[in-house]
Amino acid sequence: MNGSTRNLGLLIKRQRVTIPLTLRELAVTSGVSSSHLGRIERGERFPSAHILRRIAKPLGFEEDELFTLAGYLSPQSSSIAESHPQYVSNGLDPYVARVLAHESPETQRAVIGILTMLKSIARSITREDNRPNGATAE
Amino acid sequence: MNGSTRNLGLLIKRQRVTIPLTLRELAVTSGVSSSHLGRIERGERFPSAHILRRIAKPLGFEEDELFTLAGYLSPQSSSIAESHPQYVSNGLDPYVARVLAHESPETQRAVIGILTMLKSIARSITREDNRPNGATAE
DNA sequence: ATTATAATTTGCCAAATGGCAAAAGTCAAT
DNA sequence: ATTGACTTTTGCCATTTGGCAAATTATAAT
Repeated sequence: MNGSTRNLGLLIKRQRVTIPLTLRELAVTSGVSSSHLGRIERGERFPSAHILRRIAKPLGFEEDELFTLAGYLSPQSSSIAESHPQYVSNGLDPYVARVLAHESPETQRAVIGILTMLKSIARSITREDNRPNGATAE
Repeated sequence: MNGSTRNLGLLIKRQRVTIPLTLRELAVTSGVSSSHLGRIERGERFPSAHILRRIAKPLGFEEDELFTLAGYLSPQSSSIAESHPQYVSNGLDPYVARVLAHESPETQRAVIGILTMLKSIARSITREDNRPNGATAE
């Protein structure tokens, strides 16, 4: 056969991260359209709670972890708050440590890639949340 | 002064629940417009994650509890999963028990009211989530 | 270099969210 | 009954989300 065989370390340019999952594959396992995933990836769209929930497991995250990373939950609300302390000592991020600890090597790399992506999304969302106050409250 | 004095047990008709908070008051403390809160209340709108986060504290909920009640997180993901067992024995809902235990009487009544409301919202959301599959996945 | 196949991006659009302002109830005092 | 101060509802609309289908771009085998 010709054509690209499969799964050769996809490069998500905007995030400068190499991950072993294609958008299509994530689309299939999560049920979210690949086009939308692509736009989320490069910050053109912000995933709603429903979408976030769909992609959590396929990405190797606990739901609340992903919600926290995306800025929808504050850290002390999620299981991230009480992550294993033995990993913290060597400067490794607790989120990453916890997730990596019980995931396959491929998933581990995928997680790191997506992690970077989500943090940038989280920043925009949080920024947006802490605006002076665009709210009504009359 | 004349006019309605204030806060006399507002009745949220569609949910058949009496609560001591007006939409306006919740609007002020949460920063969400009262019109939108009203529509959420009677199921015409579904609160996004941002909105849910804003109203959690004013309602006496932990963020992840409210997310779970709204169907955005599955139960085992949130702190609801490990709620105090001593309250469970007498048939009292653990969610309610946990929240009521450390809130003022007024808030306690408010919480019960909103709890009912959110459960119905949660049902619609979950139903929508478990559809055969409206997803892409090509 | 060409080509076949798989991956991402873009254009377009339907549906939903959420705010503001005006309208429509409520209730208590006159 | 009318007024006055409140609360909720409605109409309208700007913005966002997210899917589909058609480009476009990348990769690997020829």
